[in-house]
Amino acid sequence: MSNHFGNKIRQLREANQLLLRQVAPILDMDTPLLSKIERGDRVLKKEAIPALAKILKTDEKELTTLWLADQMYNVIEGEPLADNAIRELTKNIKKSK
Amino acid sequence: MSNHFGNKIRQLREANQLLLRQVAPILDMDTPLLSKIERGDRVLKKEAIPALAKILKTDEKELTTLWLADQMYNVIEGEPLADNAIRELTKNIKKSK
DNA sequence: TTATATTTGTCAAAATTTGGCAAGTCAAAA
DNA sequence: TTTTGACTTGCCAAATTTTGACAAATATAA
Repeated sequence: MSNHFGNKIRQLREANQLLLRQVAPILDMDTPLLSKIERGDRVLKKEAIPALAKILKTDEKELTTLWLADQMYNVIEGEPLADNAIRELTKNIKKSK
Repeated sequence: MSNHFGNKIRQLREANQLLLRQVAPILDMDTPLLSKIERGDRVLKKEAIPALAKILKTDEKELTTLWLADQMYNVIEGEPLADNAIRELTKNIKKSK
């Protein structure tokens, strides 16, 4: 599991001196769930990113980027052809623009 | 929707002069399902790729690469931050090696 | 110990995915 | 114009996965 997103939001939460129990309710969830999200065994609902960015006083775009990268990583995790797949994806993305 | 995988296998199937109804049973599915897979509204089970590559006389690795790229594409489809996410992913992948 | 913070296990409910069937379209042959 | 064959679409129920909560466990510090 990758979890750059979870690591980042934990780091930010601590930097802001916030407790799980303070942040969780704002995201409409209980403390254990947020803990799992930070540790990477649950996925934060994408729609919750803006609210989270605000609480953590950070850039929503950065969090979204990390979130997306983690989701893509889940697809290729452990795949010998991961690199090829990323190259292929890059190729396709460029074409679609 | 991306569907490079589906396009590819359709192209290969036609090049091999095979009908949906000939290929589907080998993959243990019915004709409509394979049709949907080729058109990209269903996902082929990853485990079926080797058998499919064999039928279509093509490289399993290439099909797998396309399949993975499509799955990643699903994650970032329509995302303004798609490019950033890919860069982030690339960065992370490199680190993990 | 007690108190507070975080983590883990487990479960049921919700949501998504899956696969098949029946019926539909379409084009070419009869 | 009917029939045939290939493919497609819509829809459903079953299977699988994801989700969120709660209770209990662990950890850390006072």
